[in-house]
Amino acid sequence: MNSGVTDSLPPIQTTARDDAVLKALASFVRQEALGPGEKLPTERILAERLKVSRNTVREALTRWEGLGLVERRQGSGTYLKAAVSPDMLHMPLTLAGGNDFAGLMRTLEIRRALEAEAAALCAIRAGKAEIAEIERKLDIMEEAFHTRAGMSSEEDWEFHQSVYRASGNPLFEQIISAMHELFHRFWEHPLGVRDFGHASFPYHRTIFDCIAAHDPDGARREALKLIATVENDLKRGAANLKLSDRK
Amino acid sequence: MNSGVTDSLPPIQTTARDDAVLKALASFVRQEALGPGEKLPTERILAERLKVSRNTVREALTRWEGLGLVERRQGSGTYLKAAVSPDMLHMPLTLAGGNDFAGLMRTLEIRRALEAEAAALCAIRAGKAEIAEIERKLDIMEEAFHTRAGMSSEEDWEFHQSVYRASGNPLFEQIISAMHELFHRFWEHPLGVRDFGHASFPYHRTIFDCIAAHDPDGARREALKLIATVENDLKRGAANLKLSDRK
DNA sequence: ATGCAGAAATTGGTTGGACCATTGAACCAC
DNA sequence: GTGGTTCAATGGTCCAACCAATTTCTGCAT
Repeated sequence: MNSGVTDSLPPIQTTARDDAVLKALASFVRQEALGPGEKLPTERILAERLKVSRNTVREALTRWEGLGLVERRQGSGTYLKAAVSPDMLHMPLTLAGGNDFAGLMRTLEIRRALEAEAAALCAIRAGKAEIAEIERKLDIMEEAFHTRAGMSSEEDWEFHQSVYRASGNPLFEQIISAMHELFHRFWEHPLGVRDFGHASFPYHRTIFDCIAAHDPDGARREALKLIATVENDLKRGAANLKLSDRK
Repeated sequence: MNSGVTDSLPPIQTTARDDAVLKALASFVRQEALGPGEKLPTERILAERLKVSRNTVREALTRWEGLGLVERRQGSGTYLKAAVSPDMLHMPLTLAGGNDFAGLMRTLEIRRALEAEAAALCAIRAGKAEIAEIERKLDIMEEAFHTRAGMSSEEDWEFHQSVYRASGNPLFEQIISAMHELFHRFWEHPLGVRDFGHASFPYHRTIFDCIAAHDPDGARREALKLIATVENDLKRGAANLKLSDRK
C-alpha cells in the first residue's frame, strides 16, 4: 500500500511549510486520482514522506478540514470530502450574527439574487436534456404537493437544484447549497408557519415555462416573485412568533 | 497587561478541545470588545489560561486563520482581521479550477446577480445620507475618468462598494469583496485590453439616477447592463489573447 | 467452518518541552 | 539625534511520547 505513496510524495523544500504541504498533497491527490470519500495517507506517512513534522502536517490538514475539504475520523483516517485540485481558490465567508431572523432574511436576499440569475442563465443555456430533467423534478414536486396537500421541502429543493445545475455555472449550486445547509433547520420548519411556502407553489411551473421557452427575463421575473412569497411567509412567521412570545 | 486576560479566560472542560478553544476565544473577544486590528493573547498565554497544550491552541488559531478571521505575524503576535462573535456561521467556498478565464467568467456571473440585487435593494432602502455618499463617490470616479482619460479601477471599486453598503445587507459587500480580492489581478489589468471597462462608464450614473429616484427595477436593469459591458470587454480580451498566442 | 469476544495494531487527538526565525523595543556607541 | 546591536517576546517547527477511538486480527467456543 505504501508503494503507491512513495513515488508521488517527494520531500518539500522551503519555508511556508504547511502551505507547501497542502500543495504537495493537492498534487498527490491529483496524481492518484482520488475522489470524495477516498482515504488519503495517514499523518505519520505524510510527515515521513514530506520530511516535515507531524505537527506541520496536522496544521495543514486542519486548514483543509476548516475549509470542508477533508474529514478526519479518529482511529480511522482522513478522508476527502470534496474534489481538491492544485489550482483551487478559497473564499471563506463568515456570517456574523447569522443565527437570528435578520440573518436569515439577509441570506434570503442573497438567494433571491442568485436564484433569479440562475433561472435567467438556465433559460439561455439549458438544452433539451436539462429541461426534461427540470420538468421531471417539477412533476415529482407537484405530485407530492397534491398528494400530501402541501409543500414538500425535499422535492422543492431538488427542483431548484436542477435549475442551478442547468445554469452552467456550478457556483450557483455551491453557494446556495452552503446557505441551505446552514439554515436547513429554518428551511424545514420555519418559525412554525403552517403550510410554509404554499404561496410559492405556482411559481415553480411559471419559472419552468419561461426556461422551456428560453425566456431569460421572464424566468428572472418569476424567480423574483417566488422568493418574494417566501419572504412574505417568513415575515408572517416572525410576526406570529412575536405574538406568541407575548402570551 | 495580563491582569485583563485573567478574568475572562476560564479553563475549558471536555473533548473537542480546539472547538472549545475557539468558543472560549470568541467569548473572550466579545467580553474584551476587541475589534479588527487588535492583538489577542499570545499562544502561550492562551494555552496556560485554557489549560490546554499550545499545539491545541495553534490548531484552533490555524482554523481561524484559514477562515480569514485572524492574521499571525511571527515575532509579533496574532491579530484580529475581522469581527468575530460567538454565534457566527462559516460558509467556506472553494472554486475548483477558478484560475482560468472560464473561472473568471463564472465569478462574474455571480457578481452580476449580486450587483443587480444590491442596486435594487439600494434603490429601496438608501436614505439621503447614503445617496449623497454614493454620489460623492460617483463624482470622484467621473472626475478621475475625465482627467486620466480612462476608467480608474480604484475609484470605480469605491463607487460599487458604497452601493453595496447602502443595500443594508453586509453580505453583498462581503461576497463580492472576496471575489474581488481573489481576482484583483484580473480586475486591475485584465487580459491586456486597453481602456478596459470604458464602455461601462455611463451606466454608473444611470444606476445612481435610479437609486436616487428609488426605482429598484431600473437600478437592477442598469446594473445588468453594466456587468454585460464588462463581460463583453472580457470576451474581447480573451479573443485578443488567443490571437496573440497564434503569432 | 462459524461466530463472536477480546487482544493488538492503526490512526487521529493531545501533551510537554525544546529549539529556530522573525519582530520590535531597549540600549549603546558615535 | 542617528544608526547599529542586543535581547526578550512571539509565532513556526520539531520531537517523542501517550491518549482515545476505530479497525483488524486472533483464538476460543460452538
